[in-house]
Amino acid sequence: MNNEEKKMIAVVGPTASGKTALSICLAKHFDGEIISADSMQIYKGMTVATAKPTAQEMCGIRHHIMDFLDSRESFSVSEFVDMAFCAAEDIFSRGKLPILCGGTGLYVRSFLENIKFTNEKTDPALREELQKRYINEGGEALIEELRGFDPETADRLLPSNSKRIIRAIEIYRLTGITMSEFIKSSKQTPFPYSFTAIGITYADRQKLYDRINRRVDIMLENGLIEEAKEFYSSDIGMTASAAIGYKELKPYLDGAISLDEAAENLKAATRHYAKRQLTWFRKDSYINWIEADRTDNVAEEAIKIIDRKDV
RNA sequence: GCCUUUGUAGCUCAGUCGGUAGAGCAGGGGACUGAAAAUCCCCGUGUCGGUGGUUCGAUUCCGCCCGAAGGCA
Repeated sequence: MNNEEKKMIAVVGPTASGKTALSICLAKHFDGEIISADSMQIYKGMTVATAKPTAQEMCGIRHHIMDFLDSRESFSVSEFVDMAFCAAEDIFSRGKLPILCGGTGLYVRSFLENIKFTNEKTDPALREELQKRYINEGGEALIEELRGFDPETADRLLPSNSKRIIRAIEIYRLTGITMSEFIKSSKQTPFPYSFTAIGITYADRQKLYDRINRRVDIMLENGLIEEAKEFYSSDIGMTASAAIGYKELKPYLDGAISLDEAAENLKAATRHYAKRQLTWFRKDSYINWIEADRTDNVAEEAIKIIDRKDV
């Protein structure tokens, strides 16, 4: 089978939009397997908070890049892209259809646009040093330093955005090439397979927010608090520490706020996240959007779109 | 029934010694190339409870009415 003949599906959208259910439906219908594109579902133990599907919900469909990493380990896009290609090839080799499903925009786009990352990894010590300098000297100073070798990136970054400034300096120190050069060289080869992307959205944003609010309540009923206690009882890695669900519950666990307040904060954080995801995916012109609140059967609609593209 | 406090943005509240008002939260838009569920940027007109009066001019002062909270009976 040539690469051009290799076809796959992508399911994207904001949190709580119904991606998981749709991807499992599609996997059943097209004899597929799922490649999760979710920066938090990769972790073992983080089950309720990340709304991982249960074994029953998976209906025997194989899920890749999910539930495999210890929460002490950090993870990054570049590892994700490598793993996603491995998983896709593995699925093709068994004659099945890969279905990419997830809400981590950076992961989805980096994979579907076949972004090539350099071999050099990150340098935690260097980041820490730059982080200290950011605090002591301020963003302006670091941007001026960046301007010395990469004026293009320096121009587009704001002093307040410490993460981006630090990474832009780090990549140059580590590889000798600048961020802007790196971005140009990362897009040399097109994505090797053909794909159809389905995006789930809601014509009425409030409908999505209602689903989010309800889901948080359900998570709380399903043991999110116990999971959070467990989470904080051991060391936490950098990536996992950013998960929505635990950090909002932390003040409650510490006795600083009531459970109601913590639940409200958690709902708000999730809503904000969903909004950012929508901003991210709206930009990707290849997505075929389905408005879940205006569609009787989302899966049927998705299958129609996929069949049409296949002809 | 009387007294006191109070009524300003979806919510919590500032404020205007009289020249039609602004914060936080919520909400909206955007950026994004190795921590991305992260990080960062932009967006505030609302009969200032209603109605009369004083005034060149009232959300601001005064009267009355309505609502809320507390107190006294």
